[in-house]
Amino acid sequence: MNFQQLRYVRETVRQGLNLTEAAHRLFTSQPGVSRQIKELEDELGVQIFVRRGKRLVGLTEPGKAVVQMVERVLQEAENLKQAAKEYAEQDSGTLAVATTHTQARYSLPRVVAAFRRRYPKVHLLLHQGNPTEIAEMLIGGEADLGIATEALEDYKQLLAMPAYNWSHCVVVPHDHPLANIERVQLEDLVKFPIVTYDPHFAGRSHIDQAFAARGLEPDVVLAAIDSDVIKTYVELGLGIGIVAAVAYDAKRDRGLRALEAGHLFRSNTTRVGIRRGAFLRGFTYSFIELFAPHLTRKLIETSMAGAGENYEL
Amino acid sequence: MNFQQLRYVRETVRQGLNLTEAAHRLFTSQPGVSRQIKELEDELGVQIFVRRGKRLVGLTEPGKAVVQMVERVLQEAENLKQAAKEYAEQDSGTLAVATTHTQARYSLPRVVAAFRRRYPKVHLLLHQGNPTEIAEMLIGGEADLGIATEALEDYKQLLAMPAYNWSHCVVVPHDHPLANIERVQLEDLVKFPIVTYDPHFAGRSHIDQAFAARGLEPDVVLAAIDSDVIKTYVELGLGIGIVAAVAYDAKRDRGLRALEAGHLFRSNTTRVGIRRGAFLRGFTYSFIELFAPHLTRKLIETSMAGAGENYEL
DNA sequence: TATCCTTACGGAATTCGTAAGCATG
DNA sequence: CATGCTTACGAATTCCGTAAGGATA
Repeated sequence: MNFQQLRYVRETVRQGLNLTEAAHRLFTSQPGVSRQIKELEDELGVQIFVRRGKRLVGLTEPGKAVVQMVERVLQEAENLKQAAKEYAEQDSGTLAVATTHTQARYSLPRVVAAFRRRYPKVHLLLHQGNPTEIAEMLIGGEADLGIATEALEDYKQLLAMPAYNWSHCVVVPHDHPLANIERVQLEDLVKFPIVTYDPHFAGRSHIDQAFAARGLEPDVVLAAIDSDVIKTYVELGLGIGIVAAVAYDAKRDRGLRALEAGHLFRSNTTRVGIRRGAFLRGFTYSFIELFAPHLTRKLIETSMAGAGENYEL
Repeated sequence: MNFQQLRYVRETVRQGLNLTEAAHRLFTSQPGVSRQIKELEDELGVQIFVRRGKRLVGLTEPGKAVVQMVERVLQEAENLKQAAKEYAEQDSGTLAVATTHTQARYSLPRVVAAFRRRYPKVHLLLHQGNPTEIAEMLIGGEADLGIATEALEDYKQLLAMPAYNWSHCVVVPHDHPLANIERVQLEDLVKFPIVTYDPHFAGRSHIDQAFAARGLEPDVVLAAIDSDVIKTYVELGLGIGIVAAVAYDAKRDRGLRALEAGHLFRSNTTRVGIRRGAFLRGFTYSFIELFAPHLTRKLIETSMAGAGENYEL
C-alpha cells in the first residue's frame, strides 16, 4: 500500500470511475493507474470497483468503505505536510479563499488589505464561484477557506461558521414611485419588475420564500450573479432591485435610493467554511479572525474537535 | 513521502531515538532508516530530530508536531487495512486481548468459551501483563482490546469503558481468629500479616488508600501478581489474604473462608480499553459485548466519536 | 573503546510509460 | 468503431543492504 495507489483510487472516484481521466489529471499513464489500483485491491483482499467487462461501473460494498478511509488517510497525510510547512516557511505560503462576488466586492477588500499588510509573504489567491462550487473547492482541497451565504452548511464534510448577519434592501431610481415610500411592503414590490440575484446566490432563497409565503408572484426580469449588475439595470429603469444591504453605498450609488427591507425577508447569515479535519495554517486563522473577529482560533479548533453540527449565530 | 518513512520515524521515536534499534525492530538495515528519515525531513522542509554530532538526542519543535501527525496517518492507514479485512475475511482473523491474571483466570473463561463457539475461525490471542503493559500494548497496536482494573483510564490515547464493579474480600484459614468474626474492620486486619496484590494490580491502590485514610500501617508480607498465589500462601498460614471477591470460590477453596470486605475498601471498576480512533473488527465488538453486555457496539462507536473524556459507571 | 549515525556504492526490486489487445455501447 | 480497461515488455528510477568513515560518551 502506498500513497500513489490511494491517490489513484481517490481521483478515479472523483472522475466518475473514469481511469483514463484520472490518469490524465494526475499526469500519468492510464495503464499505470489501472495496475496500481489492481495491486491495492490484491493487497487489501477486496475488490474496490465493480467491473463490467473492461469498464468500471461502480463501487463494491467494501469499496465504499475503502474509499472513505482512503480519503481520511490522504487528508491526514496532507495535514502532516501542512503542519510541517507551518514551521518550514513561517508566515509565508499560499492561502486560497473561495468566495462569491458579493463578498469579494464588498466585505473582503478591507480584510484582504489588512491581511496583506500583516502577512506580506503569503500568496493570497481569491477564487470566485457560486456557493456550490465553493463548497466543492473546499472538499477537493483546492481552497482553504470558503465564504458564502448559501450552501456551505449543507455539506457534512464542511464546518460552516456564522460570520455575520445581514439583510436585503430594495434599490430604486430616485424618480421611482417607491422612492419616498415610508415602510415598503412585499405587495408594493410585486407591482414592478424585479431585478435580483441568481437562485444560487446571496440569500435569493429567502427572497423567494418571503414572496411564496404571502402567495405573491414576483416578476423577476433579471437574475444576476452580482450586485453591480443588478444596480446597473435598476439605474437603467429595468425594474426595482433587491440586493444585499452592504452592496448599497450612498456616495457611490448616487443614482439610486435604498429602502430598508429587513422586515420583508428573513435575514441572511454569511458563513466561513473550512474542510472538517483539515490542518489550517496560522495565517488562515488570522484571515478568518480579520473577517469575523468572534471566530477566534480557539473557537474554531473547538468546533473542529466537536463531532459537530453546524451552529447558528 | 511514503509509509515506510513514516514507520521509520515512528519506530525511532518508540525506541527512544535509537536508529539502530528501530532498524532492528523493523527488520531492515540501519543506514536505510537513516537515509529515509533524512529524505523525509528534506521533503517536509523541517528537521524532525535534534542531532548532536552523529547522535539523535531529541525531537525538534516541528518534530513533535510531525511525529503526532505521523502517528495519525499510520493509524488511519491501519484502519483502512482492517476495514478491508472486515470484508475480505469475514468472521475470521485475529483478536489480541491483553489482560491481567485476575481477569484471565476468573472473568474471561466463560467469555472466551462463548466467543470461540460463535467465531471458531477467529484466532484469539490472550496476552497477560500488568495494567501499564496492557495500556502500552494497546497504544502500540499490539493488542486490540485491553481489560484491567487499573491504569487504562490514565491514558488519553485510550478509551476506557467501565465493564463491571467489584469488591475485595478477605480470605483466612478456617482456624484463624478472624474466621468467624461478624463484620470485619480494618483495625482487625492490621493485627495480622497481610498477603495481597502487587501495587500495580487489581485494586491494590484502593487497599492502600483505605488503610492510609485510617492512619493504619498494614504489614504486607507478600505482594503477589495473582490471586492464586495469594490464596496458596494464606492456606500455608503466612497471613490473611485480601483478594478480589471473584477470586474466591467456596467449592474450590475449601481450605479458606471468605469475609465480606466491600465496606472496607473502595469498590473497583474493571474497564475495557481500546485505542482511540482504531477501527475495530466486528468480532471485537462481539467480544466486548459478551464480556460486558451493556457495552454495545453502538455505545462504543458513540464514545469513540466523542472528543471524549472517559466516563464512570 | 564501544556505540551509533552518516556517506558511498553496487545490486535488486519496483515503478512507469509505450505499444498492443480486447470488451463495451 | 470509438471509448476505455487490461496485458506485455523494456527502460528508468527508487530502494536497500554491505562496507567504510567519523563523532560521541
